[in-house]
Amino acid sequence: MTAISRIEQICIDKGMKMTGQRRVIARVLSESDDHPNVDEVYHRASVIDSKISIATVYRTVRLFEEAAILEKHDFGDGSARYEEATDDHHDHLINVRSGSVLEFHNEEIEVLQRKIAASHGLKLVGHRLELYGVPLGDDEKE
Amino acid sequence: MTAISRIEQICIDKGMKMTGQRRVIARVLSESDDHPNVDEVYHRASVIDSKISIATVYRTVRLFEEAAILEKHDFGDGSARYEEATDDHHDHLINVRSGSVLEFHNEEIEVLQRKIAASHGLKLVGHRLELYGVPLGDDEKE
DNA sequence: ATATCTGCAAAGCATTTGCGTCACG
DNA sequence: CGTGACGCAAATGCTTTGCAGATAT
Repeated sequence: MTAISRIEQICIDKGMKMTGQRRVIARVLSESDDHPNVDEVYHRASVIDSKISIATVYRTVRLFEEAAILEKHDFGDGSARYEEATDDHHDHLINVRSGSVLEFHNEEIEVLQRKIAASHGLKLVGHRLELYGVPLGDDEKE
Repeated sequence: MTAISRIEQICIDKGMKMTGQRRVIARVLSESDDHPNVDEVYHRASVIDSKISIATVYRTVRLFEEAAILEKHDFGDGSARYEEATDDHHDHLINVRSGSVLEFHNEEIEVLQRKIAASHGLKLVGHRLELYGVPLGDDEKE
């Protein structure tokens, strides 16, 4: 019997029914520090439980997202990507050469965003900020 | 024979083969000042040419996007939305109550974005910034 | 016990594509 | 005329769902 993963503990605290599959998916996501899509979560979970179904991964990931345990992102590659939700908000900087994703937080931008929304009579309830870049000096090599 | 639409003129200048369908789609998009998805473009085009196929709309919209005539956006509603590309860059502020889309430009944010990318050794080649808001004072009414 | 979850396969959606026909240049 | 565009319907890729059996509490 393995230790309880971070996400499994959150599920328990929320009183969710914990099946073997949910435990496996919770573990996989707790141990991921990238932004896997459902297929990647499915493959990582399959290593632990080879009989798990991708439909269950879809259902569980949606469940976790609705419970604010995961955040869902769309980086424009056709599939949704997930990461564990944390209290420290951040945005994403995507290296389009390598596909790697860096996280950053800039309070100045956050403030400006709220200001812009307010100037149009709106209260900001969410935002999406993604930066796409290439390694410096890499674009002239082509 | 109707006048040549703004987008049709661009197509002609670029030496693209202008079919009746492309002319219709160019006209529809030139006259739109919102952010229609393919289905909406298809319906608007059908009014002018009822025999047009949605496959042609998909192909044409992609063609225009690749020719930098259109910009493609994803506002998270499951379908791609399009608008005529202009030289003045702007981002979007979406009213989640009404679904209406406001455009804005903030140079301060643009500068900060380049700075952030640079601080991670990347040159900014693109970005996506969308703000989602509700009318001020509207959220406590619920 | 029993409401909920899982696996499977089928269905849904937005989008793309193969193919025979048609039309712009 | 010939290359490329069109319409149709089938195919695709991601995601959801109906159903019958399995499972957590």
